Amino acid sequence: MAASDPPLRRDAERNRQLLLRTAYDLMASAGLDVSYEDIARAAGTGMGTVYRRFPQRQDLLDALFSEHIDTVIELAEQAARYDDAWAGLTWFLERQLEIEAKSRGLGELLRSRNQATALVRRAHERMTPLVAGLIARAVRTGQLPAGATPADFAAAHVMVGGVMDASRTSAPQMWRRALRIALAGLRHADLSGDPPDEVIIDHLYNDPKN
Amino acid sequence: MAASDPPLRRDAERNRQLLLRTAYDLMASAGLDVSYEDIARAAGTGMGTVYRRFPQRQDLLDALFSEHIDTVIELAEQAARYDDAWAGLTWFLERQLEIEAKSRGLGELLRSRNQATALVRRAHERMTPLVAGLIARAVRTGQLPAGATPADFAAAHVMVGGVMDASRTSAPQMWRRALRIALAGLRHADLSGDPPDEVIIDHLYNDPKN
DNA sequence: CAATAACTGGAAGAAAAATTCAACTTGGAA
DNA sequence: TTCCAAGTTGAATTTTTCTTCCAGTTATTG
Repeated sequence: MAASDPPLRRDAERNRQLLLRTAYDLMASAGLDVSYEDIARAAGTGMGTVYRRFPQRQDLLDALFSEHIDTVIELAEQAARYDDAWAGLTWFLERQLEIEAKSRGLGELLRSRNQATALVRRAHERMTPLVAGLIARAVRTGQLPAGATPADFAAAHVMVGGVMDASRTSAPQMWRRALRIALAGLRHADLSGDPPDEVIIDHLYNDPKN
Repeated sequence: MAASDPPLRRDAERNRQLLLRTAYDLMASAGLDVSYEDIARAAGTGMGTVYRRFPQRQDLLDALFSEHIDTVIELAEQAARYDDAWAGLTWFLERQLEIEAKSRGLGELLRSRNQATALVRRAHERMTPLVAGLIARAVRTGQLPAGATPADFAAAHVMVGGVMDASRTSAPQMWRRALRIALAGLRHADLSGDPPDEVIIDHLYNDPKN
């Protein structure tokens, strides 16, 4: 981010990488709410080291997930170039969910209510217009029913993600079934009434919790 | 539950009712994780009173929600008597979600991963065969695709509930749209492959979290 | 091989929630 | 009316998690 900072001492940089790898692995299986103490213990360092390098949890999350989030943005851009709009939408949602399946932490970040990061918000700003374009095209070609909105697509994402979180350990493939249900639902539901506000997408991904 | 216990003193019974009402209201808007201190403060009692009456949080949850859960079981029984199996299923799911919409706490209890209570487990045991019967009938009449299982219905419940939790404050009607998507999805998705295990229903509702 | 600035570990402090308890109050039986 | 078992209170204690801090270590520079 800030190329201006002086480079880290070699041992410090080594520790930083070690901490990032350790934290990523822990969060991949246990979610974002891993304590700094757990990270330090798993990496074999002191807690002070974690705090020195990542004073705010946000700093850690940014360092951990920014490249993964860029990957998802690229997926959206790639999807937007599909000739077949519906194929682009399904491809994008499935790819994104596959990534989330590999890392519970990333899934929580991309979907879950509490951890509103600038990172994720920016990603949504980038992706929403692309998705909106695909949806508009799909509606025009009759692949999606009239009235379908980006919020419905976001809802589908949240829906499948919820099943994924709930069945991660016991039925790690169940989310694919839920995805089939959600996609078929988007195509066949009556979505003509009371279109949800654009703003709702942000809220779906990031309800202020209470 | 235990009719053997001596009845409470009048003032104690009054406090008990007050605490239950207060706790229910707090949990309806803030979810199950309300602290005993908050409950005591809102009810105007000391914390000790809450602990004396409900030594385990489970005791409180049982007292608060058992009748509501019985209501949901009755819904399932009523749905099972529908001639039109699909109509029964949609009616049941919508009623259940409407109840959850009124109380975030009850929704978390009926769906969420952590609070596995005997209460809820028993309810699922009662309801699953009824839902299974409806689904089998609906498949027979072609209202649902071959391969549809109770786990798919449970997944639909979890999916819509997830949207409800995420949009409760910002878009309190969004879950109805998600419900339309989920229901249309159940009817139109290809559910023929890899049928999920029966057991998965329990896990969907109650993943051991990690 | 100093000198020193950066780095490290983990104990100590702070904050928030859960739980206990001893002194005090009160309903209701006798 | 008296008495005491039941009930109440809220401060104190325990538990858990987060955060700070400093005495001691190590890489790097001249």
